Amino acid sequence: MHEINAEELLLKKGVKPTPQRVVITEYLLSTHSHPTADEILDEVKNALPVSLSRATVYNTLKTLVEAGVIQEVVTEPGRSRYDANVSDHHHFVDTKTGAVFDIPAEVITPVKATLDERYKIDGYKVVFFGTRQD
Amino acid sequence: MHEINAEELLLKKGVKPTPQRVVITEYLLSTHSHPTADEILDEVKNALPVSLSRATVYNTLKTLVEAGVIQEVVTEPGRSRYDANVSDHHHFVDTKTGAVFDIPAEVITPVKATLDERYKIDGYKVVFFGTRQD
DNA sequence: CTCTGTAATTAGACTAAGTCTAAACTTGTA
DNA sequence: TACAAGTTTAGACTTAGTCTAATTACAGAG
Ligand SMILES: [Mn+2]
Ligand SMILES: [Mn+2]
Ligand SMILES: [Zn+2]
Ligand SMILES: [Zn+2]
Repeated sequence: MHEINAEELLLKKGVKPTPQRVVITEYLLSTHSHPTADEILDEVKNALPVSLSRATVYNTLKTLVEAGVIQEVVTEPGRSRYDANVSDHHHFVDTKTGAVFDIPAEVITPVKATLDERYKIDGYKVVFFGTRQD
Repeated sequence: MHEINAEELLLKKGVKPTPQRVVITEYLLSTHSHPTADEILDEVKNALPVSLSRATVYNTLKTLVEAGVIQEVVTEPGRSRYDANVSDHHHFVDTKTGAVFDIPAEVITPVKATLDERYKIDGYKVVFFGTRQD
């Protein structure tokens, strides 16, 4: 097993690996918490030597989403969350704590919709709601 | 077939049918467009004799959601949509136009997830993305 | 090695969605 | 008619996100 390297990943996806982009990507690769932009800003700014502005966090998240390095996840009104897991998967929201967990596509039954021919489905997202122990 | 009456519906759900609540409910019952709070405000304020403030729109939407008269629908970052269809259903987002369509629960295969026993699923929502003709 | 153009970062102004507050209005009941 | 409780209101406020204009970083050319 080899570590995922943020810088290599950015290069592979055609994104110039600036220090700010690298630390944001490293942070997202290191967590499964689906953090918001504000959480990313707090975490990366306080923990790392590089300077980081709010505008750069938003610019970087947009750049990373467009390059396919991360994905935006919307589970609740008001703010987006970000996820370095770009494999085909869905989400589980613990309605007590707000925590968001990954649900691999393989562990759910594929969703088939019988819609009239006007609809052309490109994809779908499933969000589960419930509670999780621990 | 008998018309759905907003005032009766509110009474049945235990919500005092004030003029503002009635017109907002009538508007939501009359459309399938899944409008945002701002769209509701514009539409109801311009088309109806009753006065209506922004705070009342938000207050009323919260009241109606809590009473089960309507549901909040989150399909995109940034704003919520509201839906007088409270039957068990899912949504289809036309990624070209942004329009949101209802998908009855019966026309999709039920989603079964095989998760470890820590997860207790209370429900799920499916959002389809694609395009729709017309 | 320096020059120079382009891309990236920045602070902070700005916007848009939503919340809150305190005062005024409405309504059901006594 | 008087009151209390509930509702509506304008507008201040908050928060997430965008935009702008200035600065900084840096790769390639000379
Ligand atoms: Mn913060
Ligand atoms: Mn408007
Ligand atoms: Zn995820
Ligand atoms: Zn709907």
